[in-house]
Amino acid sequence: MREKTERIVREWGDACDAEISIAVLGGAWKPSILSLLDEHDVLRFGELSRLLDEPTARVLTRQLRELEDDGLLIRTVYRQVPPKVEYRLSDLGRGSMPLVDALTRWGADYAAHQRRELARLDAHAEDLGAVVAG
Amino acid sequence: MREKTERIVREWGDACDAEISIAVLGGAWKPSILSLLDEHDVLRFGELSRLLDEPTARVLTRQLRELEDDGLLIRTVYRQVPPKVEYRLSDLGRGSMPLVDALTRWGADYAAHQRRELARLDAHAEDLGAVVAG
DNA sequence: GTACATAGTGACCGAATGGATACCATTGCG
DNA sequence: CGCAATGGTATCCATTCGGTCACTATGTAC
Repeated sequence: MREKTERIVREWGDACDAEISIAVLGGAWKPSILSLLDEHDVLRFGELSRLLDEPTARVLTRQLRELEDDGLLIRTVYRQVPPKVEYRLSDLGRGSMPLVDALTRWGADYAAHQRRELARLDAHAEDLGAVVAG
Repeated sequence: MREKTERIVREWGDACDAEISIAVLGGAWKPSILSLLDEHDVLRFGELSRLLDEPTARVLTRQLRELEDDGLLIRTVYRQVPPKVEYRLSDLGRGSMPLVDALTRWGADYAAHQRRELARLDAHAEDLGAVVAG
């Protein structure tokens, strides 16, 4: 278990349960990684990297390690050359998918709502510009 | 709209919707603030501060401003002395409550699961200690 | 005139985080 | 021999974030 989560589990008795979820799921690429593994069952490091937008190996490695340390995915190393490493969801990881999907849906709805709002404000700004120009 | 969210809405066309949710809901105290406002309908700055674990005013102010800029809550200033400022959820904020509740439930389940796991490991470590001591 | 209550703001700090760049180990293949 | 393929690591950097401490504005009450 990575240090952060161990701290969470050992020290936070009760409060802020939502922030636990965010601490576990809230890293760069993490929701995408979980969704891809849910969809493809098992993926190698390079496959994951290509399916995401090619984050640097350093970053992808760190996210995968954290998800592994937090118990959401399982890493299998085949001792062969060239190396082969497979990633798949654990039960805990599969159990997080409804929440990941909920995050995705609300985020999409929120972005759509804000885009509409932004368009409205931009249109209004143009009106003002027209008035000023006229 | 605060800069971060404006960037999200203007630049991220499509990907990473889950990370949008996390960008909006993922600050310190934010889920708690939303839950409290959902429960109490309207709260003053000092009331919120006392219901939370008294974060410094600086921190609480920043979280509230971000939530306001992101459209989740409404801030009403009464021009009187001493000052009175009220916070309540917007429609967007109320719409986030199912997600906040889902985050809370999964986080609680996750923490419980990991606590059990930790206890199991600690017990095992004690067994090992006994063996070594014996 | 001075203390109090409320709702903040400004300057600053240390830790964590995403990311860029360079480098590495192994072994089969030509 | 030398190169490619895979799955990384080491080092460093800029930014962000939560948090601390000091400070403020102002009308009322004593």
